[in-house]
Amino acid sequence: MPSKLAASAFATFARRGIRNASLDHVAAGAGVTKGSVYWHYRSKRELIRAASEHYYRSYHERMVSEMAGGGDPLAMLERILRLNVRLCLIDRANRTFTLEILALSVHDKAIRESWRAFYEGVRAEYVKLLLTARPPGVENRRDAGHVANSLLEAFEGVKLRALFEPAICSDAAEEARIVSNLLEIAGIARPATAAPAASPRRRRPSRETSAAGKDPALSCKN
Amino acid sequence: MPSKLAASAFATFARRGIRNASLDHVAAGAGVTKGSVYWHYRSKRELIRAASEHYYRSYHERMVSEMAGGGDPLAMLERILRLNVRLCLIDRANRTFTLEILALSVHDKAIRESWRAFYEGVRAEYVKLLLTARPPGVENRRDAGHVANSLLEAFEGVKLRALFEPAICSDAAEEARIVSNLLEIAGIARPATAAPAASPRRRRPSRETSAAGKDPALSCKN
Amino acid sequence: MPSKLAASAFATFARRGIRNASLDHVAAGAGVTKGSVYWHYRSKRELIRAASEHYYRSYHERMVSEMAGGGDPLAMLERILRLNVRLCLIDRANRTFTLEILALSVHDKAIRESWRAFYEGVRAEYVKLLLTARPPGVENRRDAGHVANSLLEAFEGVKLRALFEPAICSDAAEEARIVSNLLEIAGIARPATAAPAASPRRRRPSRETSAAGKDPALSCKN
Amino acid sequence: MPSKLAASAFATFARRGIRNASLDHVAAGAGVTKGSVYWHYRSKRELIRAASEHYYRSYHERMVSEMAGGGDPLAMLERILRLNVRLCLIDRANRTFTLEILALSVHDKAIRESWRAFYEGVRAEYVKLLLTARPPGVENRRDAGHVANSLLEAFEGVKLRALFEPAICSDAAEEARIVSNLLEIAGIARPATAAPAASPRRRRPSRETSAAGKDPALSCKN
DNA sequence: ACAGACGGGACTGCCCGTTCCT
DNA sequence: AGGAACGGGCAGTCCCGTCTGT
Repeated sequence: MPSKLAASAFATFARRGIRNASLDHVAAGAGVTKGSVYWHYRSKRELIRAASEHYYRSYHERMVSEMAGGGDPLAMLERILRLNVRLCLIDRANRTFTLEILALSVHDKAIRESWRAFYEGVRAEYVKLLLTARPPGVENRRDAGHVANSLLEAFEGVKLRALFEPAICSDAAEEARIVSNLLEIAGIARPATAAPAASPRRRRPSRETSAAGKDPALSCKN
Repeated sequence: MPSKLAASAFATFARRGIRNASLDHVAAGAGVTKGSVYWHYRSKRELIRAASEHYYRSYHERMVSEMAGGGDPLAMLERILRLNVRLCLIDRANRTFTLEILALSVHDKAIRESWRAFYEGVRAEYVKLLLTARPPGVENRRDAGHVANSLLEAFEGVKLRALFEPAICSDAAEEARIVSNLLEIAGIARPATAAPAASPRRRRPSRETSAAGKDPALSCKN
Repeated sequence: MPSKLAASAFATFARRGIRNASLDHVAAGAGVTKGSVYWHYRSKRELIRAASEHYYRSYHERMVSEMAGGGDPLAMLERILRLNVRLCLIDRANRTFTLEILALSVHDKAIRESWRAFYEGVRAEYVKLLLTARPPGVENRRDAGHVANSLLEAFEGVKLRALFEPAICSDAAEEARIVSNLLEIAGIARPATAAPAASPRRRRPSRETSAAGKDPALSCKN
Repeated sequence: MPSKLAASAFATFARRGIRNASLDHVAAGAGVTKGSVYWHYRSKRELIRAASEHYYRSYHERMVSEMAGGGDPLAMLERILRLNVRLCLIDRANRTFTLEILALSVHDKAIRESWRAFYEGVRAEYVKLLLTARPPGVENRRDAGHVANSLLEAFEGVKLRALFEPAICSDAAEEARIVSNLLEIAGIARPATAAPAASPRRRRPSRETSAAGKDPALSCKN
């Protein structure tokens, strides 16, 4: 039942906003009443923690199962990035929940620390993947660290824009563009599927790119 | 007096968090009482709008005065970026206020629309500057739009990391690194002081990049 | 409005019982909501105090107006006793409220002290009246004190029996009997109206009394 | 074990107050947990009944053993009154428990009926004793009924004053005074130890009374 | 016969936005 | 403009009663 409550807490917080969601809402979502919530959790803060851990858990489960797929390290890196885009950006519940959590973190040390640890873990995972895949430009742990940071930051940037341009995170085409952009950040050029132009993260709009459309893969992956 | 209230609202919201700050706090900050607040504003929502506009206003004032400085377009672009880093990232009040506003935007259409317009304005400004400066890689309005997007997103990425690593936004050295990173994104290579690798947004340290140092504009695009 | 709340508190506590009455009930009784209650009173405890003071106040008002009637001291003493019977015993709300308050007093020092002071005041009033009226047997302040104690105690005794035999406190005939009994305690023989026998406080059913009905004032004073 | 629970219920209710005492407290007092309580009793109400019956039982046991003492009917009456003073007034647990029960009775019919029956039984006992002892003034069942009522009421009066003047019920001297007072009510003059004036229940210190010292039964009523 | 986790309901205390009166 | 008052809503708490397991 605690897990059911955590799930309800996450869903309710994501749908209504953490501050707008009362414990009665959360309890109702789990089919119980507030009295029961307080048997399992001491305060709303603990419920937020539980919702966060629910998020961590579901995130890691998906990650683990995705990594179990095996295959070429570069391909796996791509798959992982795609999965992250789906989980953290396309999935509206996750996207809004994490954004709200970040705002709460500003004034709440415990939440901040918890999420810092989570992000640290994700970053470590990225570093490991990068060191295995060794895309061009990642030659040592340090390079990998920088790239991982860049990837994490890129996700936040998309979150911002998704706020104001919901279309960005709403369909498969957009998903492809975002992934493609991240791949570029990771230093992986995707051979053929290059998205034509609309990239919101168009890095290196270099001369070659514009000058010669010959290599579409380079021309603009976003 | 309304302006004093708006200033107090901004400061109070930034310090205590918007939801934690009561109208009594805001009123006290302006040296008046809550009754007066309601003489000027109809609701807390309007006060949040006023605080936002206070932020917009102070932002634009600084921008205008910076741009009055004149000089080489590229230099001005750099100065503007540096100013933005100071205003939006180094300044803790601004940083936390905007982060909280973004979280509020998720569930509040009016706030969202207001800030969307603000960001749109900032983006337009960047586009104009980029079209004037014409750094390598920015050849038309479309390129400029992409780069402007990238710049805006980069700011949000730093906000995230600043939450967990406050050091990032706290001293001059860090400021320099962030600016340097943004310059790279904008396609402007800074001649000498460029930090070789420490960039948190170092994208694609690719072979070509390092191989052909000839075109500094290409060598590091971010 | 505070006075309206105090009145509602008293009425609600009397009707539903102090512990069964929620602040919502009290607030509704005054036509406001709980939030307003807490503007005027800090806690339920304070509301209980306010209800008590409402009781004190209404009691004293009635007493003062009764004493303004003037007249023969003995007659006034009788009138006062009759009034007290009406207020404290016949009036069901007052009777149940005070009984519940006494029970609360056991575990709540503040309430106990407040009511102790009230009873002390009432007792002082009785002493004064007795010293003025000087019924037979009250020759000094000390006598008066004892009689006053006896009167106060007699009231409580009736409260007990009223619990189990509501009829005792429900009609005029009973009122007469109770008053008559109190008068006897006070040492005042009522000349003619003597109720035949049914006195619940029949004290000293002495030989003379029963043997010789000659002095009806003594034989049964209530 | 039920009896242990009833004893714990009584003790806990007396110490903490019935409403403040939770079933967990009662259970802990009996060295068990709430689960056990509910195996023996269906509700808190039943537990209150059980505590009441515990009180009735212990009361009757003491009464029976006291009456087994035999002796002069008048002496026995005096012993019984003294015992009642000890049990119902001097014993703080009993005093507070009964007072609280009376308050509960106001709004709870079942409890009220149960205690009414108890008081009825006690009253019947008094009547029987009075008819056997035949103190002056008690010549028939009706006289005895009145005196019994007076005695019961007198106990409640002392309970009130004990609330505010705990000393009244705390030492042997006070006990003697209360008993002496009750004896007077019962029409029994105590030969020598009579306290001259300090009686808190000095009834009818009337002229006749003092004038005719001939009947010592009248001379000192406490 | 007992232990204790659990569920459910109700209520206090509080906070804050809002309104009204001055 | 100011400040008293109001109204709603919610967190946290408490405690009764049940249910499962032993």
